[in-house]
Amino acid sequence: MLDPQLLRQNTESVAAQLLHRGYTLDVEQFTSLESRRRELQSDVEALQAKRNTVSREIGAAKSRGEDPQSIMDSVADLGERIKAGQAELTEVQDALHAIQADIPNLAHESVPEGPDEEHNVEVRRWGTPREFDFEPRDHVDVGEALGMMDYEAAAKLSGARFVTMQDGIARLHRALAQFMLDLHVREHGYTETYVPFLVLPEILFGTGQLPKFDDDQFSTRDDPPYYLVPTAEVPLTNLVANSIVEADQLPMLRVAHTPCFRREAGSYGRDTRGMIRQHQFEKVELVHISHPDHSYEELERLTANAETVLQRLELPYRVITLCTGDMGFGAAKTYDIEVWVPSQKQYREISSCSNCEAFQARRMKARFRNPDTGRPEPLHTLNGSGVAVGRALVAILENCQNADGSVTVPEVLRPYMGGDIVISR
RNA sequence: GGAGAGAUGGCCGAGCGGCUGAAGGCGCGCCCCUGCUAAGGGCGUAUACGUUGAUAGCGUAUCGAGGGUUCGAAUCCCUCUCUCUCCGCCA
Repeated sequence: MLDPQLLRQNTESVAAQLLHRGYTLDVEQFTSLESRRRELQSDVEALQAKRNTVSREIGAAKSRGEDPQSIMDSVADLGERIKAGQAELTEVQDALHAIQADIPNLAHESVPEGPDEEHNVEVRRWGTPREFDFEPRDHVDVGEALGMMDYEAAAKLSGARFVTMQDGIARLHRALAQFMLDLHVREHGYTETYVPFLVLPEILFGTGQLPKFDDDQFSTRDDPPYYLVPTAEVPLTNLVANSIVEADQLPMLRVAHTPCFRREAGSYGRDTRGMIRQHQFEKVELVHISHPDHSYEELERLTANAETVLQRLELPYRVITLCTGDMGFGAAKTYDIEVWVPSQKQYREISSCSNCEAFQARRMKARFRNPDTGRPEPLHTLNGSGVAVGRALVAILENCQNADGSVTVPEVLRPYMGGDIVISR
C-alpha cells in the first residue's frame, strides 16, 4: 500500500509514476470516491457526536430524577440515520481499499526506467564462465545419467513441474540448504527461524500476494483457506505484522529454509524442462526489518550476503538492477542475482533482493517507534533469496560436471557430504 | 473430537448499562527532594482517522472479532476466533 496521504494529496503525480510500472490509476474515480468518503465520514461523525452528547444529557436528567422522554423523542431517528450513513461510508471505504490494495509500489529514484527486462541494468559480474573441453550437458541429462534425478517418476506422482531426486543429488540438494543456512547464521548475523508453510489469507495480503495474485497460489479448501507459502518472505516478514517494534531492535535479520509452492500460472511453455521452474522448490530466504533511514544500506548488505553464497560455491554470476517495468508488485528497488547456466549459455535468476520500503509494512501494520518523534511509524521490509536451492543445484550440476558424467562437489559443501569429493554412478 | 475456564492499555489487574479511553499497581519518561547509595514526592505515559500550520486543541472510533438489544454497552444477548485445563486420538 502506498502512503494514503501521498496518494490523496498528489494523486496526479503518483499516477504518472505508476505509469512507468505499467499501472494505470483511474484518477477520476479515485478522486470522486475520496471526496465522497470525506463528506460521508464527517457527516457520520457529526451525528455520532450528537448522539453522544444527547445520551449524556439523558443520563444526567435521569440522575436528577427528571423525565428524559422529551429529549429522547428529539433524537428518535438518530440511530437510523447513523446506521444508514455508516453503511454508505463502509461501501465507499471498501471501494477505496480495493483500489489501494491493487496499486503497486512506487519505484525508488535510482531505478532505471523501462517497460520490460530489456531495460534492466547490469551492475557487476563475478567469476568467469568455465571453458568446457567437451559439450556440457544440461542438469536434466546430468542427473538422469547419474540415475539420481527422475522427472517421470515425479510426473507419475504429481504431474508436470516436479522432480524426484535420490542418492548423491538428493544429498547435494540437502547439503546446499544446510550450507546456506549456516553461512547466514554464523557469518552474516541472521536469526535462524522455523515458520509455518501454511498461512492465513491476511498474511498473503500483508506481503502483497493477495488479493491480486490469488491465481499464483496454492490453497486448501478450509474456510478460510490456508495458503501454501510461495516463499518464506511471507511468514518471515509477517512476523512483525500488527506490531510496534522498538527502534533498538532494528535491523532484524531473519533467515529460513522452506519449501515454496507456486502455481506458475501463465508460464506455460516456459522452462518446462528440468528444475528451473517447478511447483515446489526449496529456498533459503533472507528478510531484513529495517529503520526507514537505513533500508537502502540494508539492501546492499542483503544482496552482498546472497552473493557470498555463490562466491563460496565458486559459481559465476552477475547482478542486475530491475527496471521500473520488470519489478515485482511490492518492490521499490530490486537486484536480481543471475547465475551462469552453461547449457543455456546465459545467466539465470537465482536470487531476487528487494527493498519494499513501507509498502508491505503499511499493508500489515508493521511499525517501529521513532525515538525522534516518539510516534509509531511504518518500518521498511526487505527480502531476498539466499539463495534458491533448486536453481543452485542446477548451477552446480551444470558448472561442475565432468566429461565422464560425474559431478565435482564444491569444496564448501564437502563437509556436508560426508567428505565426498565427487558424485558419480 | 468431547468437557470446562478465559480473552481489558507495555505488563499485572479492577470495572453496578450512563460523567470509564478505561480505577489501582508495576514498568517506563521528565522533574523535585535526599551531600553517594537506598528510600521518598510531583507530573506524564495507547492507536487510528477527521479537522488544523501543528506530534496543540477539538471530534469520531477502538476493552479478542463480527452482529444484536438500547437514547446510551467494556458492561446484556447471539455467532465466530484464539488461549488455557482435563479426556480421547496422534507424527
